[in-house]
Amino acid sequence: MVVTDVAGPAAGGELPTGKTRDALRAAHLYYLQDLTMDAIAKELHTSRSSVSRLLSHARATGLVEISIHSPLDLPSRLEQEILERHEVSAHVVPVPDHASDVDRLERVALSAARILTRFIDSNQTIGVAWGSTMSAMSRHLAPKATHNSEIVQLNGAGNLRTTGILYASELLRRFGDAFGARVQQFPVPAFFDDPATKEAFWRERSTRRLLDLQASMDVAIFGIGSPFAEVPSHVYQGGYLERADYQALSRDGVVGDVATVFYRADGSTDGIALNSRATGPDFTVLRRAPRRICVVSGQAKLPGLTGALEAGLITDLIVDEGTARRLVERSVDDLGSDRAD
Amino acid sequence: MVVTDVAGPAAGGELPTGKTRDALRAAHLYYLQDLTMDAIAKELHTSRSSVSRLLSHARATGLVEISIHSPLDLPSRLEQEILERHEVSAHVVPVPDHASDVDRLERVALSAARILTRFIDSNQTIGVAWGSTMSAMSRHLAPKATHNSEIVQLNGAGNLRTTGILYASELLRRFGDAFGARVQQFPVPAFFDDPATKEAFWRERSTRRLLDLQASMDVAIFGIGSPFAEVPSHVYQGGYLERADYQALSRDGVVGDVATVFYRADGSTDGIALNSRATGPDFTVLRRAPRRICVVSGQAKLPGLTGALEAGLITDLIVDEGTARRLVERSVDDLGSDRAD
DNA sequence: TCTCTCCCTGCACGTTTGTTCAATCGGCTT
DNA sequence: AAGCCGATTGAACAAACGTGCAGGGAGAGA
Repeated sequence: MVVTDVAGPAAGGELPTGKTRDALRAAHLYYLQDLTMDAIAKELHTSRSSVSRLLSHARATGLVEISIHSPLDLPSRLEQEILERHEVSAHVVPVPDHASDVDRLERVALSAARILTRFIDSNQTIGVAWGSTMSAMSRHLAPKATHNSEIVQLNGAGNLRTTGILYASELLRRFGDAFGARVQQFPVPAFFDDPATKEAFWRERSTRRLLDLQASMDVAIFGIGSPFAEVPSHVYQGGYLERADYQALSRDGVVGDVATVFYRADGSTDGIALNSRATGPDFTVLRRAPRRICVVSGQAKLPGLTGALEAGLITDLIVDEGTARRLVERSVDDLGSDRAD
Repeated sequence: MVVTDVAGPAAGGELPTGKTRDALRAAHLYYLQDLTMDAIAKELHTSRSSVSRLLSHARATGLVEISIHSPLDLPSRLEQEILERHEVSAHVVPVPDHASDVDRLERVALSAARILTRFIDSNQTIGVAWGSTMSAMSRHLAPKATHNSEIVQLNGAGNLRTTGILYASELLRRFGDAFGARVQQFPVPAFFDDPATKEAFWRERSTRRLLDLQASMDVAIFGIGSPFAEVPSHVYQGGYLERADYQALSRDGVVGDVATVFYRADGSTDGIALNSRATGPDFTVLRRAPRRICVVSGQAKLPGLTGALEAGLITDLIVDEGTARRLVERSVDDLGSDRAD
């Protein structure tokens, strides 16, 4: 790949004739002045096709940002109710009820990736978990230029079969690329075999450095793991957990996990043995991040989602319409017994 | 015109089936999920044409906002230089050099209207001048919902032939409509005949109320008047000034006006007689507004623009490319003698 | 109840836009 | 200097889109 942009062949040259410059100008003419691509082609002395490509480039690289604001007086009733009941700012993604789970995930991830843009800024530490939701999201991120931001892996991804590095690092790299941020990997297994090993490891200075970063996150982004759903999450298929682990989780009444840390329906984590071997951040650490974005798709994750809400892990929720609807209906049923169980 | 939206026929009904809701959903599916209009039509159980119209509606009413960010590392060199030389944040509007003045004005106004959106917010007092530039702009404003904002007319518009009310009020109304803001008119002539009348009027309580509003503006928006350009500004054609006035302006070395307050090339206003009869805000008042947006198109306004810059009237400049280029070239010539004259 | 009017709908057409393909350009190697 | 390779271009085609138009439905007024 040859550098043909940013400063052009000769930095400091007279005519900074970069592709990005043209794209910027085309975007201005197209989106701000409503010219047709044909007209723009003439102004730029090129063909209409090239203008079409320039505009694609402009959108793909985040030069153009398209955002949607619901008028403040009518946020979708679902979002309104979720806000009232859970004190969480919700973004409901419209998806037809009959969509397949795969479609649904894909579309929520696409929307989430676009929405995410507005939360990302310069000089931020951004914690990122992994899993099928995050992976889908990473493939659709709308780039946004930032300075001095940092992507931090929230939990290890190694398992019995692979180091998980390829998978997780690819995912993180996409986040890093999209926002021009440095990437801090966390090269540990998802679960240690022995809690003692984890503790030892946690005392290592290189590990501490990463944990410190996690503790000072500005934004955390994660999905919800649902170990007992009919379609188990990625984490539960890849050889991360053994049969005995499942039984233990079941006994403990676990309904889900965030970054491989497990919790019950009431949001509690105490006494869940597996957590002492998990590598994700303790919820007290996670909750330090002022913004905690959770992306959820599919009703199978509903129990996990409500648990995470109970645990106060979420400040911003991106969720598909069907699941949001169930969430609200369910909350209605619970009214009064809300804090009782 | 019948109200068919916002709350629907029966406020509090079960299915808030408003046009805006559909538009919002369509916009989400189109811009956030990249569905084709055809696909959206199916999801919404309507025809593709209707979706096209819904999306138009969404854009026209500001539900969808499209903005363009130049990557921070390469702002157009022009904008960069203007920032350095004048401490003004510039937005250069690309316009081909061979465009007619009418085209140029129209295109700058269109871009300016779109760019303006990001400066407007709730709970603001927004001062608006008038003139051909502002008028063109008013016809293209991208709506944005705000609460409790207020549009304040900066200067009177009456003249010897009309009260100017139709013209100016239409202009202000468009601003008010676009941002859902109250409109405060200023029903006085552009220039009083007698300074004493103005002073008397200025003591009226109803006038004071308006002047107080002006003094607490958050944003001011104005063009530049250029009395001696070959194509004089609106103000100078409509019977506002008499021959003797022109001669006086010429004698005083006036290069332009902002909201009918005149100034010289160095930005000074002292001793310009006409100002004592003018109804626009004194520059000391104007400069109190933290954001002062100036929209300029056409090189004829260059002297006026440099004067306004000298006077420190501008914090944000929206200007066509050709004029921006001249501005920078001119500043280069002046280097060293910058503060000397 | 009927009618008038206005707005909304879907169709059909013309325009605008995205994408494929072959040709060309420019840099780098041999 | 010739040749290779990947990136970029414009033409042609196909898909997606905007809009004028006629038909239909809901509400206001007679």
